[in-house]
Amino acid sequence: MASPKKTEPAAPAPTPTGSSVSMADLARELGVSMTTISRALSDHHSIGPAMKQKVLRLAKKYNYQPNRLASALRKGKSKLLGIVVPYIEGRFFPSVVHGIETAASKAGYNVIICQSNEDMAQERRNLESLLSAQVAGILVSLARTTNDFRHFDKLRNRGLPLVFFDRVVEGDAVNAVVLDDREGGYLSTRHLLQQGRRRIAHLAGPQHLNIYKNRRQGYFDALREAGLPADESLVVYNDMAQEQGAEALRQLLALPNPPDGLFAAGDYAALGALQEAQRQGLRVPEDLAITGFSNETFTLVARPTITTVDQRCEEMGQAAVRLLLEMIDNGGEGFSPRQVVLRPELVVRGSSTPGDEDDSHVAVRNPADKFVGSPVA
Amino acid sequence: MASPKKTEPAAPAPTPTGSSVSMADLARELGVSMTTISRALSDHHSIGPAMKQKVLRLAKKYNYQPNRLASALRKGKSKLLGIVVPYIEGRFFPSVVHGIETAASKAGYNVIICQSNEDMAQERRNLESLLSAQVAGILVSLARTTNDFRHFDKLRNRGLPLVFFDRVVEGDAVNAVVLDDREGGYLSTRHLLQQGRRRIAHLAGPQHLNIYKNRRQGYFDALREAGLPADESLVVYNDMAQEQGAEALRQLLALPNPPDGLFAAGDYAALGALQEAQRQGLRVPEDLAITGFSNETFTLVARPTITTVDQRCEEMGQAAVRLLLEMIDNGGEGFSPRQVVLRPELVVRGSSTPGDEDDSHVAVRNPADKFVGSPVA
DNA sequence: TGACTGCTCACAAACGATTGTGCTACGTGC
DNA sequence: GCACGTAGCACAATCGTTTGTGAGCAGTCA
Repeated sequence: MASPKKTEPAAPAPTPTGSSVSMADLARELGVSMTTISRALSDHHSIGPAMKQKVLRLAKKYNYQPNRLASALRKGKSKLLGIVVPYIEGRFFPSVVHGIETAASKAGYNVIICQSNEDMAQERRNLESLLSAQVAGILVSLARTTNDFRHFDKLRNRGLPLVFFDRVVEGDAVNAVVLDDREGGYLSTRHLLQQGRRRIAHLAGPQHLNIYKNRRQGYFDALREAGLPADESLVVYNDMAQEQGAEALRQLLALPNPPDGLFAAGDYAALGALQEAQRQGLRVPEDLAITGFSNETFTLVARPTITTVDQRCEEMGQAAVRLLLEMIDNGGEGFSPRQVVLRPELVVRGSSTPGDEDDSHVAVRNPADKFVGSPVA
Repeated sequence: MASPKKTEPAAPAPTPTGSSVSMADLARELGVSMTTISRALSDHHSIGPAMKQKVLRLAKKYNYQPNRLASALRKGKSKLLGIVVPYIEGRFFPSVVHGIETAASKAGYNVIICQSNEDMAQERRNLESLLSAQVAGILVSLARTTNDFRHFDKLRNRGLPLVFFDRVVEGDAVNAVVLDDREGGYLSTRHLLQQGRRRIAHLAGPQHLNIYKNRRQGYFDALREAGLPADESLVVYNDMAQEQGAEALRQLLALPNPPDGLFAAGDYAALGALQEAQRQGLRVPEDLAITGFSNETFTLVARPTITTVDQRCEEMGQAAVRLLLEMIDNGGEGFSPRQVVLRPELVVRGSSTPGDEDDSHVAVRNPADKFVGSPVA
């Protein structure tokens, strides 16, 4: 095999199209040890400026990319964050994930995303999978069916930073970022009161979920503040689907003294109620003012447009990442649990304010629009 | 230090609340080598059934979780897939990601998600980041501004499996999963023809994007098939935002011979056109039949509901993962590039069919509804 | 008895990066 | 001339897992 002619001295193997170059390759090329390479790249003080220059130049030349697996294995800390959400659809979770990924990326982290499908067993498996992947921290929004929290204790025993968002474990022993749902319910109801409504009904979601419980609480708070009685006959409980909103409104309209305002704890239910009201010949908002919750895209398409509460999805993601990174940087110890509460924003539209009925020109925001006009070849 | 009393023989260290247990811990406990543990866990033939049982039992007892970093480092193949999308918002990308994560999870893979923000430089950085994380394969939907594809060649040189979806590199040298946009445009236009429309206009998107070019092609194909001339004065080009849809319709209605049908290559533009038509006193669909593209959630909320084309988001994600896993399992070599083309589905609604005008009861699908009624404590 | 097969398992070298420790050479102060 | 500090670098162990090689032993067949 070996050519008799003394050409090509075994070729220093610049790996032209080969796979990735490692620190060992650089070390060989420069005739120094891997220690030097590693320390030069991480700007260690024990490496002289001249050597650092040479190493950096060579690394650039070969387009060296550190193997983060190896680094993480050695250091015991990876540059990976885990997310567990019930699902990646609709408006809320994708937006939060968007915020999370953006913030994490800025800090040099990649995110692994998992869906629990609202199933506790799957949620548990997700956590194990993330543990196995050696993530540096985990962000969780609870599955609807989760009623046992031991799998999270296990994480804490391992000292793994953990932050809940939106759907959180109750109590102040955990790190959490939530929307002030009570405030959202309060703002929404107070707005209806300010519009002169006096019989305000409420479409409430499942009360075992903190978000719906708090929205209901805000509703009652606003009524009490206005000196109005809490009338349970004006509160309908269901699962907040569109058709259930319509059904609920039929119930309410059958009352001897039907409401003139309605705060629905979700936009889908609000939409159903709106459509049912119109079917029954009621004018919205004149005869019945309606508000929803979540600022779904379609609230701008319905006629009238629907007053709703914005949940600050992206801010929630960012805040969650900030909190998680703090824990990671603090080494996990000596960090007392913290809860971040975001203020919701009431978005007033046509379904609750007669004056604003000319909503025919409102623009529905398409995520892609942010980029139109971008330079393209 | 050593206690004189012979109590506690150095304690076999069952790591009660300690961090994670490793194979070495199991090996020590059982008095065998790590080789045996490793092979027992991976069901290697060289380990006897009795030993396998013992190892598995102990692993379960200590809740052993393999360190996938170490495994991947050694094997050179991780259980990670990378996704690069322009952004995680709106309806399309989250749904595709949903499909991807579901399929990947089923195959034992976790996914790392990255956003390019429609920026080629960011897209390049995303790829390097994923390379650095040693993913086993990458799924990409191109950024709008990407006009240079060398960063993808680099991946191929490293032998890293790569699959494009939706926004793909043209040509048959790559693996790709796309919707048959031409077919979508064809079906949509043919549907309008079947409704008796003869002057059908088209709102077309940026023609440098394959998806819009193909939808336009389908439009022309249907017209030709019906023996109608291709009239460029009936085609308006813009960026497909809602307001641009309205503006485009104003142009078309100002024509000496305005259209009686309109195929918009996007739902946002279709919505804008619909609203503009109604502002101008036209009846939809009687005076002007309209169809959109993408099956956005709000197409069910608009009145009339909007006929549109469903893009099979989840199927696209699943198909992309299937293709990628095939490449990974095949070792990368001897795998000839393949393109998967998904058939779009025309969803006929009120904006194009006078008969179906009673759309006041259509239910808007809330992702969360899949889970209502789930068992809850 | 010897060769052979099959089974069960251990040894030790990887994978690629990090890091505590130690070595050399040089300069300085006295 | 000696002790000492410092700059610049190498050695080698280490993270947790995988895997080629081979050792020990029992059973089979000739």
